[in-house]
Amino acid sequence: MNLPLHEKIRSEIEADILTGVRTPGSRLPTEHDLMQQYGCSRMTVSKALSALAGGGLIERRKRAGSFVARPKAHSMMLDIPDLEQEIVQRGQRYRFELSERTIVPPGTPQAREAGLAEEGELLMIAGVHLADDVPLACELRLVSLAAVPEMAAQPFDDDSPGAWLLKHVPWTEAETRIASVAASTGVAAQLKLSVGAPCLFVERRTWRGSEGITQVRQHFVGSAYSLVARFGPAKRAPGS
Amino acid sequence: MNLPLHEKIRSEIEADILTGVRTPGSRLPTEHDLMQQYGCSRMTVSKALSALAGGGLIERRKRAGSFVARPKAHSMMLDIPDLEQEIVQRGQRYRFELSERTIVPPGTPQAREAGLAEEGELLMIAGVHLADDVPLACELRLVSLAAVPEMAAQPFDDDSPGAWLLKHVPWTEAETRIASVAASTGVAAQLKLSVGAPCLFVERRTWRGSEGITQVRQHFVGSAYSLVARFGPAKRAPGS
DNA sequence: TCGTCAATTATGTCTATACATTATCGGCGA
DNA sequence: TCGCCGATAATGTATAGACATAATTGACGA
Repeated sequence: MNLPLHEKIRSEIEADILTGVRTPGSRLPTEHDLMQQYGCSRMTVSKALSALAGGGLIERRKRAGSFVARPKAHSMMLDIPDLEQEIVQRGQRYRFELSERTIVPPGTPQAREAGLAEEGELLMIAGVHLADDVPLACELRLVSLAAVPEMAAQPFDDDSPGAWLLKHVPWTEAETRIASVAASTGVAAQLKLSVGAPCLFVERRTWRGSEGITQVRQHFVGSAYSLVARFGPAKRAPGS
Repeated sequence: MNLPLHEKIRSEIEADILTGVRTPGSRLPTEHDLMQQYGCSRMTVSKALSALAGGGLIERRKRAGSFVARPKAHSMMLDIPDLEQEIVQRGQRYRFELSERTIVPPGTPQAREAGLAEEGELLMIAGVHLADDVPLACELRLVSLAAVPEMAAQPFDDDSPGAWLLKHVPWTEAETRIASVAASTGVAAQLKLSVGAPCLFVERRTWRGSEGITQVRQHFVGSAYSLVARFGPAKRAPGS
């Protein structure tokens, strides 16, 4: 491994922390010490320490020094894949079946609840995602036409509105709620399940700045779908 | 806002990307151009671009230049709350009720399935998390005693093993799978639900380096619990 | 026409230096 | 004893220059 020096310094200190050689709260050598230890300039050491600080492994305080961070309240990265991609990757055929497409006038309770634009019209789209013609998930989506006027012209007979939005509309904030619910009669009918069957329920809202773009509620067939979240060195095969 | 220059450059370019001024795949100005544009040295520009690359927003290629990255799958930050904290924060009383505590010898199918140490013994802990004495979730946990020998001495009559592990054992990698399942007879009994009721199922494994530490399977009462994932500067009050 | 190779160009790493910023420490005075 | 305050020691930011590295481009030759 021919790592650049700052990477080498970073990884050595990281290893010390992860293996417990350096314990949370303890102080690291100063940049000046490390610079002598590795025989390099302060900038190089600083780069290594900054990277560690960026990763949350250490905390740097002026005048005081650098300290191993205490284990934080942790969060993980949740991949939100495009359903079409995911299904195709499984070797199945993807299809989106549009079941409803309406314009919702502003001011209705439905529009208000979605937390989207108070003023403009909303486009409501309902449909089912099918893998080899078997329902995998159904969704009910509201899109602010004020934020995405082009949306009104899209047909979505076959293409999913989620994929289209992902490609064409940039967003800056999103929030996803994940729960487990029993299939209602409506959902059960769409997913060809029995009423009361467990469904993974995902509700997502996205914004650009403070402007709401879309809200979507999806019910996944519980037995056929799961989400995965990760923390740490991404996409590493277990055991390498 | 008195940001340092490299932060200012970073955030301006970031804004351009998020608002769609710079579209995925398009090329950014070269470091040399930006250096003239901002009237600073190349190191400063480079630092800003490196930060963006680290965040996955742009991709840098030697000789070719820097490009706005195409997002393959959106990832969001999933908060993994400590159940005790969460329940107390709701204004309820937290209790962990231990229902089983066994040493699992190495080599059993159970141990193998968990993907933990092949060699050492495992500690198996089962119990229920209660909020005001109402079951919220049940869990079945396996801990590698080779990785965490101190665990054997802990009682866990009242304290949850998850909270203890979080505080005392550092980890470097974790994977969480989230699904919706129907309550089995065993789970239903523990959670005081009817068989078949929807449960949010969470399975998490953690490692330190390549050494497996623990695996836990939790079933949450579907009607009482949900997870939230976020992207962006949010922390938005629902309805603001 | 097509493949090869070298020149070019943009990023990657590193140094030595300078000055800014800020929390801590220790001393001085009330 | 206590509080204020300046000296100090650490990190934070930035510069200008040097050389390394790698991929694209284009020119040259078969």
